[in-house]
Amino acid sequence: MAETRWLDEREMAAWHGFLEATSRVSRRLEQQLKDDAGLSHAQYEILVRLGDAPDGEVRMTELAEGLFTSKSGLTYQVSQLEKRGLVRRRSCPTDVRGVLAVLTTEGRDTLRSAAPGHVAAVREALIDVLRPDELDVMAEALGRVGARLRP
Amino acid sequence: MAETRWLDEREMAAWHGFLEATSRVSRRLEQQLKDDAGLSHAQYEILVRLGDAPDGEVRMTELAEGLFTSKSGLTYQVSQLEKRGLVRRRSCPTDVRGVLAVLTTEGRDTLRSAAPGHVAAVREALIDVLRPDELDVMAEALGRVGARLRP
DNA sequence: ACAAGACGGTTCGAATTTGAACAACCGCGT
DNA sequence: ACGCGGTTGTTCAAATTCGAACCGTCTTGT
Repeated sequence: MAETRWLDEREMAAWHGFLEATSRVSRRLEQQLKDDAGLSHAQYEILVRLGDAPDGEVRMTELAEGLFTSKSGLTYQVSQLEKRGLVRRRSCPTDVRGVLAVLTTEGRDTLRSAAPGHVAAVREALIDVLRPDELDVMAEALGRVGARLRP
Repeated sequence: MAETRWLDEREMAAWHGFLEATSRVSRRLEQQLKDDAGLSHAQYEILVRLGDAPDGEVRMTELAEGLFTSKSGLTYQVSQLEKRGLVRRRSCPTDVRGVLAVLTTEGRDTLRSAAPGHVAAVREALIDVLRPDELDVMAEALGRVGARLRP
């Protein structure tokens, strides 16, 4: 096996920066959403996807893919949201196996009221910290990184 | 309250890229370490910190800070590592309350054998996917992001 | 039409994470 | 010397996460 190519100083800085940034940003947003809207980030993202979809309904599997979470994790979170009345389950008309998660009126209201605070937090933690040129590099480069690891 | 400044397309791309990249990279490395070395990423990072420290020992609190994890989370992971004999606990000489986590010989061996594979995975998932100029931007920008959220 | 395999979603158990509560201890200021 | 706020690390319960196993259903090849 080939000699290990260790990380040089710049690479190490990027890697460590990535680790710290992801950890802190994630924790920060998690907390903001929990405090302001009583939602986990995962739950908020589910609501967003449903809110963007026609009729506010999306297949479970499709949701799981977009959310970078496991199927069972999604089942759990949707159940939580269902308990709170923010989401409803409906069986899929074209596939008996399928299940559609549907945004309820209350869910849409919750989303609407949570969104501004969340966007503000995202800006404060990440977006507004970056210069425009950095923003572009980030979108390009991280987009590539994520895409390469897609299943 | 001011009008919400929503994210424009570029900002959204950066934010989404960030979310997907962090999620996929994290999952990928978690899996690689678990498969190849039987360690979680958190555990691996603990070993690394201890390996870099003089005498291979570090105070619990200091470890927790560097690891972006909660105190209780660290207690748990160190206990796990202790069960496997990779780490030992030693009470701090200068502070009765304090506890030092100490890397055992076996821990050091495990770290040594896990490191090459992990570095390779980090390269494959992130570092080698970035051009040199992107790498620099990433280090700079994400470093700033992380630092701003430091307690 | 039919068998084989892929798919969709849930359930289960195990592992992990978090914050709050706790008990013991440090050290500064008086 | 003393008291009091701040630290240190652990424990606890609750929430979350994951993967593997599972069952019913779709779909593809023949």
